[in-house]
Amino acid sequence: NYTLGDAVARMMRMLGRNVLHPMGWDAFGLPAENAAIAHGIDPAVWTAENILKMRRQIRLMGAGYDWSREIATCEPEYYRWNQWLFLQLYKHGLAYKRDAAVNWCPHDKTVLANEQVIDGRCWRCSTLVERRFLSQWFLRITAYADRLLNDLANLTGWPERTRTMQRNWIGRSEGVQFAFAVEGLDDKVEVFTTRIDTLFGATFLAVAPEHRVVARLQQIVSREHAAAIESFTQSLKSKSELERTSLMEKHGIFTGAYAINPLSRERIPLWLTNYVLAEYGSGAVMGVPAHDERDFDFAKSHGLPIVQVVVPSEGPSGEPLESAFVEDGRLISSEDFSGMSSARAREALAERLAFMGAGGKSVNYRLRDWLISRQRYWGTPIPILYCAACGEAPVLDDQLPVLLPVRSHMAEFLETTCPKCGGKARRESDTMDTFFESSWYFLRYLDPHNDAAPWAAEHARRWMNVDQYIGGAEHAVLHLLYSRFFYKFFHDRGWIAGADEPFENLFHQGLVLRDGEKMSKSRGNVVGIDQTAERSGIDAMRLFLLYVTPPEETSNWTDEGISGRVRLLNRIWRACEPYFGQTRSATEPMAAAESPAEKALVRAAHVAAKSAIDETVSRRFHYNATIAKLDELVNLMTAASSGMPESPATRYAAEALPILIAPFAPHIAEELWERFGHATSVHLERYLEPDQRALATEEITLVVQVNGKVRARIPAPAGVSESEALALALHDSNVRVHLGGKEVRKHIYVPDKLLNLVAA
RNA sequence: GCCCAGAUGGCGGAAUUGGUAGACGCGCUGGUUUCAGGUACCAGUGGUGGCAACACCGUGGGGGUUCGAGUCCCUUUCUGGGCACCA
Repeated sequence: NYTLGDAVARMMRMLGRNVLHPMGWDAFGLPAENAAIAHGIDPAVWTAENILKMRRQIRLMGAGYDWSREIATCEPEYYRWNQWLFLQLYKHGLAYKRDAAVNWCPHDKTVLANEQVIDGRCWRCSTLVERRFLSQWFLRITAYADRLLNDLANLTGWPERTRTMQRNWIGRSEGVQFAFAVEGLDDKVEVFTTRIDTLFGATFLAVAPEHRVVARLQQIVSREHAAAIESFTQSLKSKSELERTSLMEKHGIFTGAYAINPLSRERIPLWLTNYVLAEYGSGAVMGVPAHDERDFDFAKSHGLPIVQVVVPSEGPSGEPLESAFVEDGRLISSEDFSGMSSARAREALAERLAFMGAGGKSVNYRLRDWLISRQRYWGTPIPILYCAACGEAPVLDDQLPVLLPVRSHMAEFLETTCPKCGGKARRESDTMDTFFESSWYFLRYLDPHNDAAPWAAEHARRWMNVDQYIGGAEHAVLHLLYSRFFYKFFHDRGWIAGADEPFENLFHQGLVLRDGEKMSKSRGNVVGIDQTAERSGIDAMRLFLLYVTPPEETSNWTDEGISGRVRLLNRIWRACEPYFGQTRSATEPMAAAESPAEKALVRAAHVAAKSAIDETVSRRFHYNATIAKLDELVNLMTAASSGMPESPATRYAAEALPILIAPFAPHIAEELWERFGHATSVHLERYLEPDQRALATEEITLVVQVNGKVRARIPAPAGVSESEALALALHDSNVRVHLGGKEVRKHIYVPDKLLNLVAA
């Protein structure tokens, strides 16, 4: 995973840029905790051991990280600032605790993030997830919904699909919020709709079983209806949102109560259903079967009336609907709004409702506040305490960090005193979602040892934002959204200057598979770093990973593939060997080459250099193409060693090789460089600058087409004129055969490339 | 169902703005070196026909634009990824 990033960092540095390339450990979390439990070890010990192992292997891979900036999120030096940032969010009203319906795994006994629920089941133990009402900590990411959405337009360095995924995730929709009165109750039910133009087609009102009106209905309906409401609510109580919606048919019950349409004054039945989400909008919808597919399905299966109030602007109407007509059109049966277009009716109805004081325009998001508390041990303690007298209180800044206790001392940990009254208080026992730590770690790299602040503003001013971010696409709406939220908050505090987006350019890497499957211990198809280092060498591995596939594609590890790169490295070594110990000052490329073969050799070196640079500055990173150019160069050098005597050209090409390969195969590059007799590191050199004269060719192949088909390839001097090219073509025997004596009506000439003769 | 990305030899993949399709590598075939194997090196390797020169076909299928299409347009099939009752 880190090979591409390292190649990019090394290329950038050899192009003269000042590169900060750090590494750290996102070390808290459920998987580490469970693995530690399974091994009967303290998670802190388990994690420390694994960091040691992984650090050794990553160093073995030759990644050029600045290890002086290494961080681990499970260390107090880091999570202290995690707690401090939580308190900053708390003080600005962006962290709050509330009762909410959450995903609960009854087996693991913790809440789960939405992303940890797969098809309604716990991602680890496959237990069916339940819905529970618990008091949990949330971050108010929805306060930034509009900015998170609008600023996506400026993220031109991000893949379009990632921006689209974030747009869909945030899911802004504009509509109207208004209320239905409930007959016999001094209470109203608010609904949100994007299709207020269909208001007169509402034939029922549907609410989620959790809606607060449900309890009050029990007082006004018959005993039978009250019992039905109770049993329906009970049957759905523990069912997760996903279970209710995706895994169940639409169903519902009539409550026995009626709601009043605020405009038509029509009386419509109030239903409880499983398909209305408690957590979106107001937890209630107006049911318009004629113009909404879901309402149509529900009305059909429950015998509710279907009233069409929008008809296509042109074409026939009046036919009974076979499915919901969801497009815009022209209103009918809608009192004085009849005849209006949907668009105009939406404006007019919003105004009318606002005038009546019954509602108005509103915006809703599918984005929900981020649930960050976890009933888990291995995480950052949430720095809050609860006093019987004073209530909820933040831990004072000078009391940070709240250290994670060893597990046997949990009881002592929880007991504390209130900072206000000095009385007994209890600590919050939940820890934070690990996505909290990972939402700002890139800033800590700038100033990893600062014990007065998470980072000093001057460092952020100097380095931010992240110029190139490389990671998997699986974080499109998680880490990459959370980080944007945090960064905007920091920016608003004045802790960061410049852009309020953390990642300027984003690149998603493809997976590396083996035998068509993801490498994993359980599948037993993992390729060991140590074993690979031993057998093939790290440089061959790095070259292979960059070479198999363009970096954004899924690639397949093969043992044959890596041996091809071992062969390349051996050939590079042999091509350089004759010149060991003969350092000279840099040679001017054109002076080195005389014969066409020598010029081709020098040219190949510059073609490779141009490819490496182009792939880097364009941020396409298709180094597979660059390495193919290196193959071509080495092929020429191998041919030269048998046919061409040692010459300034072969020497020039050999001496260019360590620099050309340095970002991709750093170890052998350094070794060759030293053997040439250099006293300093090749990694401190500038990359080979492509020379226009070295790239130019003196002879070209003129492709001659007759009526668009290639009929001859004629060698010609570069810059051959159109008339000369025409003369050459007309002298070619195969061209004459295909012209068959016919007149050349016209011709198309592409200089130094192609001549197409069009014959009658 | 909706949205996005893709489809090129036996395999992974190349191919500025439409201008030599298959670079480079893997694999395979033959050869040189070797007692032998391996390594290394040389030659060949999209299909069909031909001794060859060369011809025809060929970038998932069908249609179109163009002197010329892997590349642009329409349509269709398949594959991968994402979202799936958000009112």
